[in-house]
This record gives sequence, structure tokens and C-alpha cells, in this order.
Amino acid sequence: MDSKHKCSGDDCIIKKYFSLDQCSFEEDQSFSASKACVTYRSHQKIIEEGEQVLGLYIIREGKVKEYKRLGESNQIVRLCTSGDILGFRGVIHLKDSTITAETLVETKICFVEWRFVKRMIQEDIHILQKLMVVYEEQLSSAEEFLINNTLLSVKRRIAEAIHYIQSIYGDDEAGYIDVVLSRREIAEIAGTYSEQVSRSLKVFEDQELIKMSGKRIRLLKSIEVDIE
Amino acid sequence: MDSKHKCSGDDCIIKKYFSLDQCSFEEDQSFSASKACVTYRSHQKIIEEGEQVLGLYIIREGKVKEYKRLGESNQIVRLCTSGDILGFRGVIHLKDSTITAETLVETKICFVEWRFVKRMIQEDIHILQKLMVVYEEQLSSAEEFLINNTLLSVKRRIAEAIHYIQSIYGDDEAGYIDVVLSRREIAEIAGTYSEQVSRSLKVFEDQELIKMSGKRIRLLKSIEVDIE
DNA sequence: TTAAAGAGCTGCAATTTTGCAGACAATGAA
DNA sequence: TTCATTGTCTGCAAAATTGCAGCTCTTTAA
Repeated sequence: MDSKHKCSGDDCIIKKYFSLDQCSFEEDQSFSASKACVTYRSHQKIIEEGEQVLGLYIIREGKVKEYKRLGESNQIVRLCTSGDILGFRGVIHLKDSTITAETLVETKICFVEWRFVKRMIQEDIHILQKLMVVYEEQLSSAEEFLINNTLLSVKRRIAEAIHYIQSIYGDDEAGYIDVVLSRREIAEIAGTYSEQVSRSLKVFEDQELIKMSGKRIRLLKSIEVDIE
Repeated sequence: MDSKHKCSGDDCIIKKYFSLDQCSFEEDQSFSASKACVTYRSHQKIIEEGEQVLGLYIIREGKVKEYKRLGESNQIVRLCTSGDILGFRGVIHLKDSTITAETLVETKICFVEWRFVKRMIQEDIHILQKLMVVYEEQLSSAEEFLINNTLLSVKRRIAEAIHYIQSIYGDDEAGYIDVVLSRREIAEIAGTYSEQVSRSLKVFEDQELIKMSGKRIRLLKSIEVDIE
């Protein structure tokens, strides 16, 4: 944690996130005190699997991966960007986090304690509805991951992973996918090993489907691996 | 669809499900007309992937599998039993179903049209909260599936699948898991092929971890496959 | 009752995936 | 700059998984 500052007024991400015209909590001193915007350095953990989640984390700016651990391996379950809520698995039933959230780059996170989220939910049904939408998206995404990782070959999973990464982070000015992930991290999305990622990316490059520049990947055309 | 009947008064599953003391909709004729309890025969489809979901389906009694299709293969994403809501992926944003729901045995389903669910949600925040909990459970379960299917060996996945099936349907009086699934269906849970299920179940039986009687499986002790 | 169809079991060969090792490149700290 | 560390690429052998085939058993329908 590098720095911490108050966000209030129009700067309040909570206000923006839930599209609140007015925020009755703003005047509330204890609410204001529980709310903070924190800057995390690259590769820092925000939430840890098995630990209590203290409140709602919203990404103001940056990139984060959410993953689950199993023995030596990790499985990335979601890539997050500005505006995404982290580690959220229940306002109704609070429970320990089932995932670890870790920054991929320097990231600014806004935080609100649960007790205020609960109050907000009770006072404004739109907030609950907004959180409901978060679930809907995450559930679809989780099922998408599931079907990819169980029914596709390793090579196709890696192709899907590349498309997924691009769908979240888009391209930079030079046309490369706007994030730097290690081979291992790509493998953790596709549910395989870094060696396989090296091999497959090589094949995709030979087929002129992607272009690589260091760790950067540029998607030249949609990677369609032959349906085996 | 075999038979269709009205459920009202104390018989109303909606009332039970949402723990409503009184149900202001009961007197509403159009609501009453949109609500129905339908009996499906074994192996009938209730919801189809890609098609519009017309309302909320709650299992009054029976057993249902939810799965996704990909080419020739299916991946079961959830086994459902009495009290479970089917195919639910969004009241806020209605969209086409991402899964197929199919009965495993004769099943009684209660149905309510979306427009009434929406009204109920607006009038009673507890209903929305209850639906929120449904999401929380499904999301946890989906991530559990994901990590199993990507990080475990085929044999361990099959062991996990057996435990999962028992956790949903429990045992009958004779101590056998209270559902009959084909090898193919078990494979569709574990993300593999029916041959592997045959082979693995044989191994588990030789190790006296399970006992088989026809298609019935009795779990003798927790199947702990060596962590490879 | 019998025939046909479907489901399950098992062995085998082909294929895919894994896991390891060594070479090389990139990165960061002293 | 140099050394150490970490990450990447590639090849290879071992292991796991798949896909097929042939057989049996069960179920279904005529």
C-alpha cells in the first residue's frame, strides 16, 4: 500500500459506480472515515483466499487478476479492470474470500466497509440491483471458463485465453494487447503450463495469427484453432 | 408436459420459497393465471440453451441437470433438486438461456412469469436478497467446478463428481446415492468420457471405496485419490 | 419371446499432454 | 559492469488420456 487518500464529492467512485445523484452518506462522518482510495503497487495482493473480506473494493484505475489456489497451481478465474468490483461473493452472507486478488500493474482501489454497503443496500434498491448485475456477469464468465477449460484442447484454450485477455484490456496505440502477462499467467488462465503457452504462441506466430514483441502480443486475426 | 395445475394458498411454492407471510399477488387474477405447477416426465427439457427464459422455474419436487453444449459434448454445470431455481441468470437483464435444463426423473416445476417476478422484486427487497443468495451459491459452485476440472486428473475429477452427486441427492434407504446417472452423465460432470468413468469406478470398487449395484453407487468411504 | 438398440466394460493403439532438462535471454541488484 | 535470478523456448521421454473396436448386458418395443 503506497498511499491512501479520501475520495469525496464528485471524486467519489461509489457515487459514480452506483449512479447516485445524491449520496446521503457523504455527510456521515463515520462513513466518510471508513471509505478510502488506496494505491497498490504492481503484484500486490488486495484480497487473500481464505481471509475475511472487509468490504467492497472497486478498481478506480488499474488491472487486477483474481485466482484460486490448488496445491502448487493457480487458476485465474477473472481479469479485472477499472470499474470492476473485487472479491465480491456475498453481501447477504458474508464469508471468507474464495479467491485471491492481485494487481498486475499499479492500481488505485476504492474501498467501503461492509456495514455501509449493507446500509446502502437497504436504503436504495438500485444498489442491490447493480450488485446483482455484477453476479450475473461473473456467473456467465465462470461458466464460460468452465466449458472452455474442460471441453477444449490445450491449444484452443490458449487461443481462447488470448481472446479473453484482449476482450478485457483491449489494445494499446501500437495494436498490442494492453497488458503484460507472463507465460505462466497465461497458462493459469488456460488451465495448463507455461511450456505449452510458449509452444502454442510459437505456432500461432508461425501461422501469422499473432505477432510478438517481447512479452507483448498483437492479435492479427481471430485465432481459430482447427476443431479437433 | 404431463399435467398442469394451479398452486395457490399454502400450496404456493413461491410463497414458501420467499418465506412470504402474505402474498398480495394471490388475489391478482392475472398473476394467478401466469403461475402454474407443471409435471415433466423423465428426460424432458425445461429450458433450452439459446432460447428465451420466460420466467422463474422452481423445482417443487424432482431432479434436474443443467448443462452447456459444445459441439458433440455436454458439460453439466449443476445438479438441482427440490427448492432450486432453474436457468436463472438475470432478472435485471433478461437474456437468452446459457444452459439447458433437463429432468433426470419425473419432476414438478412451479413457474412464474418474469413480469410478476419483477413486480415482486420491486415490492419486496427480501425477494431480491433471496435471489442474490442463489447467485452467490451458484457462483461458488461454478468456480469449484472450474478448479476441479482444470487442475485435477481425470480420476480425481471423477471422484469429486461422485462426492458432488452425493452432496446434492444424498443416499437412499439402502445407502446408495439417490439418483441414477449414466456413465456418460457422470463423465459430463467430470469433464471426461464415459469409458474413463467405467475404468475409474472399477478401480474405486477394487479399492473398496465404492460398491456398485447395477447403475447404483454406494459410497463406502470418502474417495481420496493419491495427489499425483 | 425375440430382435434391436443402447449402455457399459475392457484392451489396445494413437495421440496428447506432461514434466524435466538444458540453452538462452532478460531483468534486477550489488 | 557483472553476477545471480528469473523467465522463456525447445527437445525429448514418460505418462496420461483419448478414441476405437469388440464384446456383454440391459432395456425397449414389436
